[in-house]
Amino acid sequence: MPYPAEHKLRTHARIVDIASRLFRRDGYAGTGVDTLMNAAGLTRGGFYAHFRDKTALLSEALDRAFDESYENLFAGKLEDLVGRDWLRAAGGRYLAASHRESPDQGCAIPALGAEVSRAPLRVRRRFASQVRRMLDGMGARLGGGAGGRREATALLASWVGAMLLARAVGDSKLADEITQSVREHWEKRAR
Amino acid sequence: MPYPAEHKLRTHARIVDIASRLFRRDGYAGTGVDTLMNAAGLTRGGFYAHFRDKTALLSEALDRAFDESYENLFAGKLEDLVGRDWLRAAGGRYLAASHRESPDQGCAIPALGAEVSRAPLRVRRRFASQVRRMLDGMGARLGGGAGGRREATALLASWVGAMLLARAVGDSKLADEITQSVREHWEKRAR
DNA sequence: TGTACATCAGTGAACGCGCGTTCACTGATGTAC
DNA sequence: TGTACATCAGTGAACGCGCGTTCACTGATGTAC
Repeated sequence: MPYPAEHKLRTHARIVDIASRLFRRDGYAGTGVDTLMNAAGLTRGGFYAHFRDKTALLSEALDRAFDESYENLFAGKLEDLVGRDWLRAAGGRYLAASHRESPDQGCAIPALGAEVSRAPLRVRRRFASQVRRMLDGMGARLGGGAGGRREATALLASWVGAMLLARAVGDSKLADEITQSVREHWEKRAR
Repeated sequence: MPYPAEHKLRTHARIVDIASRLFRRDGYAGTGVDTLMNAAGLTRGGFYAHFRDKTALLSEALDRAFDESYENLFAGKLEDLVGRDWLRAAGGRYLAASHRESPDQGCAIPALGAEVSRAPLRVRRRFASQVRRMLDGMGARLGGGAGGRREATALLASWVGAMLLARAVGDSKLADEITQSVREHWEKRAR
């Protein structure tokens, strides 16, 4: 057998990793297969040995981005926090100026949500299952049950909307006002 | 003078109107100048007698969409409502399934926010001033002052995020859960 | 240890197509006489 | 009322370019002997 099986897997993962970043930064439509493969140190033709088509890569790149978000909101220092403590810490990360300024390393939802809504059903379903996983995780930290889940949903929506707005306005003063208002809104909530 | 001045203005408005709908439905990158002009009953070449370039049309199409949103959230039956009454009525409209299913007639922020964040500064500035106008209007309905403004910002963020998520998941049950959770979240808030 | 070989990851030319933009022009219009 | 005219909104061919995808191929690899 030529090449260890691991070799192709590593190349595949490298393409997904690069795509995940470029899609978030420049949009799915804004990132060509050519650009993508060159950034991965390969040439355009090799793409189809790894993916059926460009939308298949979109699915994998989204998964990759959600894994990062999950890590960011639940792992490390946030591992053992719950309730208000977790909400404050996770919200601080999500609504940070650094997140606003680095969409390529950030949440896939504000960066790619609109393009996903216009993508094939297969992509949207996979996206939905990642959203469910995120809401499950957040709901558990917020006390679990229907109440926790509901609060998690409202929380995620306000984070996502704040980030989308903050990035679009292209005015860091207004952007700060937006993220700050959302932070304070949740800060005030009893729990 | 050939043609009354009004004639060109009407054509211009028709292009902006069509663009405003197609951009929201198919995305800015997903809508070609050719498609656009044909939809307006014209041919591609005429475009540049009306707009410097495609991004100039984006700015005007966004303005058009924001005018519709403004109308929808503040005029007609909502004209005289304030506080909780306005919040409930306006939220009901924004978070409606009909809004989710008709992005082409809906809010520009979830539909085009991510593309705006990658657009030239000129577009982002114009978008920002529309967001400010919207927040001013909402803040006034919510009691005015810094508190009203802050609440308006959190409210708009959660609406926008809910709509973005609901459209992207491609699963109407989950989409309903999302919009419903956000509605209930604000329903519970004292004011 | 050295050589012949089969595998297959990746190459790069080519495909048809649509993109945004330019420009010499056409032809419908209201006006002047 | 009828005709000649200037204006300019809109036409459509052409520009170079990048898109996603296909495919005959090349050449690096680990294996067999």
